[in-house]
Amino acid sequence: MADNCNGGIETALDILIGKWKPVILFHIIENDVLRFSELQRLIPEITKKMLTSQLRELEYHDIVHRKVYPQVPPKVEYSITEYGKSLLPLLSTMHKWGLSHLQHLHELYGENYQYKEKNIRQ
Amino acid sequence: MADNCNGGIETALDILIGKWKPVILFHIIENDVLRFSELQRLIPEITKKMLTSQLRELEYHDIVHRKVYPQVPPKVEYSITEYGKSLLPLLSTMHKWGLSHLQHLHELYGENYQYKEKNIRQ
DNA sequence: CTGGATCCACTTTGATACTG
DNA sequence: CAGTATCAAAGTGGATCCAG
Repeated sequence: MADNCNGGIETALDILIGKWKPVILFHIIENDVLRFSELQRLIPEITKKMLTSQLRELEYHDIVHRKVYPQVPPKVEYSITEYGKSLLPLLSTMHKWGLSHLQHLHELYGENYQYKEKNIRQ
Repeated sequence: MADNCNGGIETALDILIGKWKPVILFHIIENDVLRFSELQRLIPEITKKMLTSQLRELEYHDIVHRKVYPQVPPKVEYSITEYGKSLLPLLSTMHKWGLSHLQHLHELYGENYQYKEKNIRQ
């Protein structure tokens, strides 16, 4: 019972973890539907490999829909599934909390807080 | 502007990412205050190293408070900070969504969905 | 155009032993 | 008791090339 309590959180994390998932989701949400190449253009730093794998995971979780047009050259469109929209409030909550937390970190540490510092000495 | 939109989510993720952070938080929340050794007992699989580093990160983000009793043998107590409590609604939302998502995955894939499978073939 | 496959660098986690 | 230090293993992301 106590253990299950975490399962929930980790399941949710699972979907957002991965260097590019939030960014990808953000763009798809913004544009309703995007082609593979359009996502590449919007996120220039991402490699095809990562874009593919992250999209596959989102698709597996039924968050993103992948529509393939059987034509040459290939055309594939990605969009948020109906079910995937149930994730939006959570994303929004995380987004708001995250931004206010950035503010909090700024108040605590000033300009030079270690955004990604793992080895913190006291 | 569009980029900032992600900053928020990634900041929030940052705090929960790490193999043990959700479990640790869960136990501290449940018990109000826990000693280092008590956390070890509650999460037997975790190593001291990981427990230490994850607690340090949570402390750096002002989510967890570390109270040291200057005595021998040492005694250290961990608890959620006042500010850290602002994270609880988010945790709760994630927890609920995550559990219902597990249900959804079960409906989609039956007993044998690949909880952590990264390489999905269609 | 939309990927898949391979190889490599970097990061995160784990095992174990030691310390104030 | 509450950690550190060190080394090894595993996981993750990136570069590059290939394919239908």
